[in-house]
Amino acid sequence: MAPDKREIIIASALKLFEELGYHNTKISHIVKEAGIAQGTFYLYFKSKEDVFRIVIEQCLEEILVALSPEPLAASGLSEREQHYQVIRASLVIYYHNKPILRILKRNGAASPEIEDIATQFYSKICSVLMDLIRPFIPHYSEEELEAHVYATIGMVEMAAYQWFISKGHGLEKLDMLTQVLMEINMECGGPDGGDAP
Amino acid sequence: MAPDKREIIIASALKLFEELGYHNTKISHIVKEAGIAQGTFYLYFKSKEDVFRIVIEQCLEEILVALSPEPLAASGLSEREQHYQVIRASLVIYYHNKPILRILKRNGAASPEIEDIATQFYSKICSVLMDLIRPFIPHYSEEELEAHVYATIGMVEMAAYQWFISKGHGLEKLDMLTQVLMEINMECGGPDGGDAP
Amino acid sequence: MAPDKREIIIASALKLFEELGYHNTKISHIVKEAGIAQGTFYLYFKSKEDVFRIVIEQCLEEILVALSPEPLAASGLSEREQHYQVIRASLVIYYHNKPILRILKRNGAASPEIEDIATQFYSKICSVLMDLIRPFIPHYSEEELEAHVYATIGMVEMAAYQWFISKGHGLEKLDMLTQVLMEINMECGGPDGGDAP
Amino acid sequence: MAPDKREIIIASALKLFEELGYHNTKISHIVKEAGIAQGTFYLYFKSKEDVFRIVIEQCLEEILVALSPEPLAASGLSEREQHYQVIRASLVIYYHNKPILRILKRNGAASPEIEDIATQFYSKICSVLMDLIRPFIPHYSEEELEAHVYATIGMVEMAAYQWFISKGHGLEKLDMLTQVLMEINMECGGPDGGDAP
DNA sequence: AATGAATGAGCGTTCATTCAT
DNA sequence: GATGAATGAACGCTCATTCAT
Repeated sequence: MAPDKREIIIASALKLFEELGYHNTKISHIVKEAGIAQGTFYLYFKSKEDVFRIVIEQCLEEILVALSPEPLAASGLSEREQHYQVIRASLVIYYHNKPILRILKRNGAASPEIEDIATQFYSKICSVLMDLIRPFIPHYSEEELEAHVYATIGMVEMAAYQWFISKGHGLEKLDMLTQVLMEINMECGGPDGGDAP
Repeated sequence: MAPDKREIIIASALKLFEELGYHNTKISHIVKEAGIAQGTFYLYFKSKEDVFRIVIEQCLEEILVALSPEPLAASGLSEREQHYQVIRASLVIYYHNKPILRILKRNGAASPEIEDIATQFYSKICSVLMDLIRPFIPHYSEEELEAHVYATIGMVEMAAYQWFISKGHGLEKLDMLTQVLMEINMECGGPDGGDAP
Repeated sequence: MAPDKREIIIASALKLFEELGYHNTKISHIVKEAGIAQGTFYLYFKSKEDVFRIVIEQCLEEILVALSPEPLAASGLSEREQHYQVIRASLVIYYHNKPILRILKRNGAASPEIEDIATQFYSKICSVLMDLIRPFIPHYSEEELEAHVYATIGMVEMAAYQWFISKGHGLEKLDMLTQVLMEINMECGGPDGGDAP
Repeated sequence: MAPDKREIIIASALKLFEELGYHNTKISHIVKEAGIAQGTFYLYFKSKEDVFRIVIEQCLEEILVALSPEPLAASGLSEREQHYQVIRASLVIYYHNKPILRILKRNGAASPEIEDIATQFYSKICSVLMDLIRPFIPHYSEEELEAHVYATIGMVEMAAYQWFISKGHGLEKLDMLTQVLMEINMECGGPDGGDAP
């Protein structure tokens, strides 16, 4: 069964936004890639920004779905093992959603509306992760917890970008990469509650 | 001595790229901000992309300069304290270079050339940090070390963006933030060599 | 019997042309108003201009019909009373054909073809009125008579537009309005054959 | 001395709006007529509607200026002679502003903004004429006076359009035409206060 | 060096019209 | 007859870049 035109356009747009960025992707490129006429695009989307928003939202939704129902807390694993699983799973998610990684890099905030979408996405993902992690570090204030989560997201995101995209690796050494991320900051002596000097 | 016109243009462009992003910043905005005529711009830069590249390079250079001569390795501090200092210093650097943080977020890769610059920048900064960190984790392969460093950069960058820009904080709680970053992954038991399950 | 589709389209088009003008009325509006599919329109009309022409012609035809069989000449009324009746009847006709007034105002000459239709209409209406009025002013040349008639049409049309459309009045003060139109130029001394100075 | 570019554009636009109407006049026509590049147009005008508004306003202003300082009331002429002069002068004004007559016919209300301009124009011109005519017919209510004035405007406008544009006449028979307009309604017996039957 | 008016290629978008079903 | 998805030419407008002064 042929995918419907709307899906074809979304796929074409995704590919081009990823490859060229929002501003360098012209409607003429998208319709050529999709094999349709210029006007046909506007039967399915209000504007260029409209497809972009929809493409982004769809990608982010996939990430949220992949991340959300993580039944780790009830899995009987040790805290450390749970943490390991969260990071590993996140890397796999980014691997399977490489386009969104590229798009986030290529289009920081192509337009104010787009910036809102990204902000909301991070906000949601942060909230999910805060709930997941809170039990592990009950002594953190909400503010500290949020900072912690954002920093973790940044860590995983950058590592995934570097590993899967810049270096072009696959999932072969996934456990090694996860292990490295687990050991961030740990090489220097472990949780001795080291105070700021 | 009055700053010469070239510097004025760079400053104007930096301000506007930060505020509006590359594609929303028009030459007409830059020259108005700089108080010069439209044509004058082209006496100093060969194109819009040219000035963007130069602005980016200048910002990244400042970060490299601020980061490079960190004589931490020879400071007699404990490993942990050195690590703390590196992270803290990096946060301060980002605080003082908020524009570059914003620009990196707003203009992922405005054009292929720009993407190269960012790649090269991360490459350099990574190399500097690898040298700094290598002694602490001599058992890491170069590949692992590189992944480690990129992940750390991602962590600090995201934390800085969230803290200084999204939340608009200043340096008041810098030590708290540094402490949070230090404890990433540590809350769950420390370096017990935990293998992947 | 339900009106056939052609009539429905004409009615929809009339309504929209009146409301929005020719250029702001899109085929998509007309078919939505008519409750038919886009393609169906072209089974009944060969183009947008075609339907406009037909709408206009139909309106003008109604006016001609309403005006033509005015059996005033044979009614035994005084000349003055006949004149009064002609003007009054014309105002009533315009009142009942407000759409055409609006369309004439909104679409002076949407296209060259349309302009011809309007010209022909005025030509016909002029000819009808010339026959009606000629007996009253037998000393007029044909050229003078034509000028007289056109001027009268302009007078009635503008008064009707102003009164019924801009001001939104109904027929309540119809006699007052007719009276005012009757007295145009009369306030200053009547038919003394006043020569040009 | 060459007229400046803005004036050239206005002249070109006036000519084309008159000839083709607002919607059929494309920016590409205007710039070709003016002998400038497409982009140059936008140095002088914000948009197509902007030039149209300015062209219209300029024409209407000329008419108002020509009409306003009519020092008839103080001229020592008889009422009838004054009336004659007002009509004659109006015809001459329309003769010298034929373009506006054509544009008014061709672009009833090309857009809502344009409609406002026309409405305001008629409102102003009406007000000027009401002041001029009020002394002649002191027994009229303001409402009657306004209707009277609008009807007169319609009469003169239509006559001018027919005579100068459709028929292409010049001013040769101006006095004859004025005379005809003066006698509208008069042929039938004069101001005998004839009531509606 | 400095200007700023002028350029024109190229964009996103619209919409009257067509045609396979 | 009826449909409505598809078309693509054409539009108004933008803006990086040029060049005569």
